[in-house]
Amino acid sequence: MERETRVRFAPSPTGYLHVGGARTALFNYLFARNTGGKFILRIEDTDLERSSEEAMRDILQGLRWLGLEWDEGPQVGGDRGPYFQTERIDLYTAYMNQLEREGLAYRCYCTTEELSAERERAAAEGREYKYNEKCRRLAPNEREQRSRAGTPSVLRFAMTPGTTIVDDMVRGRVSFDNALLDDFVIVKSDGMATYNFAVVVDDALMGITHVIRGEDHLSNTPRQILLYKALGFALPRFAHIPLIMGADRTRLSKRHGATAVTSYRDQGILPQAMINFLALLGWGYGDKQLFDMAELCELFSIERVNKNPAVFDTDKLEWMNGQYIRAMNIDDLYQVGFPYLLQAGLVSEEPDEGMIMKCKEALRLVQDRLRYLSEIPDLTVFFFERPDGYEPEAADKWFARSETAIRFEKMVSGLQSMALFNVEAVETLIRNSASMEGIKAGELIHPLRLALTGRKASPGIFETMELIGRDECVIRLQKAVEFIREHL
RNA sequence: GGCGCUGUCGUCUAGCGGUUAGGACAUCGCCCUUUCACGGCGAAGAUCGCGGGUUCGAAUCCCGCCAGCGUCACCA
Repeated sequence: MERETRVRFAPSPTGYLHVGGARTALFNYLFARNTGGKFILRIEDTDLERSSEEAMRDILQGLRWLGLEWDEGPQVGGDRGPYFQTERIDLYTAYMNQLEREGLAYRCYCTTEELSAERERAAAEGREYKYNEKCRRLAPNEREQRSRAGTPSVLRFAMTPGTTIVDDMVRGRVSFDNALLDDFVIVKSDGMATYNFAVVVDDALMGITHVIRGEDHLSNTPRQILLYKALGFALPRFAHIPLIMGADRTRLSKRHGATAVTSYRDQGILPQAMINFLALLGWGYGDKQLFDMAELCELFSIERVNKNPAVFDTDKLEWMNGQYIRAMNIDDLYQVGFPYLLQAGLVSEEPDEGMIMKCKEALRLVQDRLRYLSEIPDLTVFFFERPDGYEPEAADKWFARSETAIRFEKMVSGLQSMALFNVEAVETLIRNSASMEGIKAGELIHPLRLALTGRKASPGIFETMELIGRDECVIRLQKAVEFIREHL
């Protein structure tokens, strides 16, 4: 029996959850579910300067919204914690002492000023900068003296010659010459472990079997492998997934538009659409495009992850979101759509039964037209409010003749004398009046739509009229008559 | 610049020595239709980054080049 797979998503809470991070989290999650393993969330909050509580909340919320529930981590616990790096300092200390004791790492007393001066010199001479290993060659008594004097220091890893191979699940075997890696810092002068050191200790202690992360970490991997070996830890498998880029093929950033998961949520992207879209950025399964979470969990595999970076193109996301919106039943659509109606002030916080029915009916009528939930208010206002004007180009076209006003007046009396006011009856009335006038139905319908909705486009006019209601239709027609006469 | 990764329609991709290089989004056209959408049908769009090989045959294998990206911190 194979050991249970354990993967992790390890964000640093220095900003909101962005789509790239969400995609990394998703791949980890899918791998865990596919292999019956565990998905762990660990917070890399060692950068006290930039970490914030707010960013943490955004990340956790974002993951939850996407349905990427973690098995171990903040808020859920687990027996391989703590899950915040700032609470794991004692662990790092123990291992850094071990490395120093074994001579695999050494204290370096060089100051930041010395180092940056050295760096500048290297740059000026067009030379490759690499730490000069000055402190590695410190005489024992000198070392002893500085240590006793309490001179500030960092701990550096003592690089050994050779070649380090990263056997990557998506990229294959990638080799690095250790000579190009220098004696990197593993403990900062404030005693905190650096990223490369902390990540190794944490992944090893948490029993992480597969490290699935962005390709930007590939060049860090040889250092980490060397650390695993120095610490006597078993190596996990690595899988470096391609980066997500903007339309200009540079790494996706804010200037490419929205990158925050929450901003897509707020625009009314459904989490299942976001998941589906993200999954297809770097992974695919034949010609199939639409996958729900259960299918993704079942079908996902690292072998099908491709190597080339993908451009984040929201056209497909929008289409997908439309697909998911159309697949919803009305009650669910109401659940997710209500907040948008509320925010637009079209409904009150606690609508009565009748209003709920009206909302649902309105949603039913616009369901096929939606790509974002945030489009709901604009597409449905006129069901809730009398239009406060008419689209000018449409008005020029349909409200330019006096016959229209006369026809509207006839329509008003027609509506008032109807026994039953419903879709069928309204349609019959309108088609009959059109043929009695000797015009095509469309010639009546277009002005009618404009009068009732203020728009040149709307859901089917008969359904629209039924939902607006007879009395309100009459009022709006009368208003239109006034408008036409005033503007002739 | 060093090191590393990547390179098939505008975009996401299928392809793993023999295909008219397939699909999806987007685009365009037609149909449906009272409008806008949805839906259906169809079109256009890739000399597979470029150049050499290997082979009867290469997008697929090999080499070189070019381009893009990533990374080179006491940041993660």
